[in-house]
Amino acid sequence: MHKEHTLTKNQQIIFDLIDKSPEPMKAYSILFNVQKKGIKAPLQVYRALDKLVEIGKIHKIESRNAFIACHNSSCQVANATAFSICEICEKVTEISSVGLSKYLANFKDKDGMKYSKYNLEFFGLCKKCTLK
Amino acid sequence: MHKEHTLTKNQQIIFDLIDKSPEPMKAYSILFNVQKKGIKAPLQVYRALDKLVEIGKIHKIESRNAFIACHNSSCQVANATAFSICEICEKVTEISSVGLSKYLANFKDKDGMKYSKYNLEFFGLCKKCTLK
DNA sequence: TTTAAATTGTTATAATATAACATCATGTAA
DNA sequence: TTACATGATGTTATATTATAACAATTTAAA
Ligand SMILES: [Zn+2]
Ligand SMILES: [Zn+2]
Ligand SMILES: [Zn+2]
Ligand SMILES: [Zn+2]
Repeated sequence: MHKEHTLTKNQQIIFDLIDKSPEPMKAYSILFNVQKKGIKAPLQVYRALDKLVEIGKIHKIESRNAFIACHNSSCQVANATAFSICEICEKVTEISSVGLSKYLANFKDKDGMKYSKYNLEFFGLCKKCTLK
Repeated sequence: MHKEHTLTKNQQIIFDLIDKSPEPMKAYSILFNVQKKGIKAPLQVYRALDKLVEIGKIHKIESRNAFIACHNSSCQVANATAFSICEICEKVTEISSVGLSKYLANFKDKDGMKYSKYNLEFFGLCKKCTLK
């Protein structure tokens, strides 16, 4: 479960926008959409994004340079994330699988190294795009 | 195993550079390093990088916007990649684990969707940095 | 209340990546 | 061999993503 953080004004504006969006949002698209609320510069957006990622309210989809709200109580403060990405329509879904997160949290490499954090992105076709 | 491709001149120059590098290389650092060999523009670099990624000779480390040569015969043409990344020294290692790749290749989400491709990035401290 | 830490606002700039178009090389089919 | 398709190259310009630097303000502890 996420620790509760009181979001600041900018953070709240930007989180609300991302949270309402059905698809991941890019930083400059966010900027465009919040300019009427007084957020005028890229840095204001990036600072809010950094914080929101840090506290686990949103995640960055690295392969797309885009941000999505977290709807998964099991990804502890952004330390363990998994997504499926449709290569046609670009729909992104956060994967919530106890089996997967357990497997990855316990994964040790050859040297016995254990990792504190991971990000996994699966690519394929979503249901809708498979039928086409 | 990788299908053999005959690399073109630019592709070969850029692959050789990345292959020799002990750490992932960024596009503009590559550009700087190959300018004396006649590759002068970003596009020439990005085109070679795209092709090398496509045929599986190199991989992109998405969280770092950097490129590393593949030394793992089991990642079929860039479709299934896993890396460990040290958050202090930024050392990146390609993970070669039959167990992990089998697990991920067979992973199905809630909807029974199977994925054709994935990229996994683990973060933590490498051996050297753990001892410090 | 004082003081440190976090957040904000602002301008400028750095770093990463692609568009558009002309040319050249290579292989394949008529 | 010629004609054609395909892929690779060269080049200029531009789009997209992200951070540096610094001043001012707000917030929350000590
Ligand atoms: Zn999440
Ligand atoms: Zn789709
Ligand atoms: Zn590989
Ligand atoms: Zn390290």
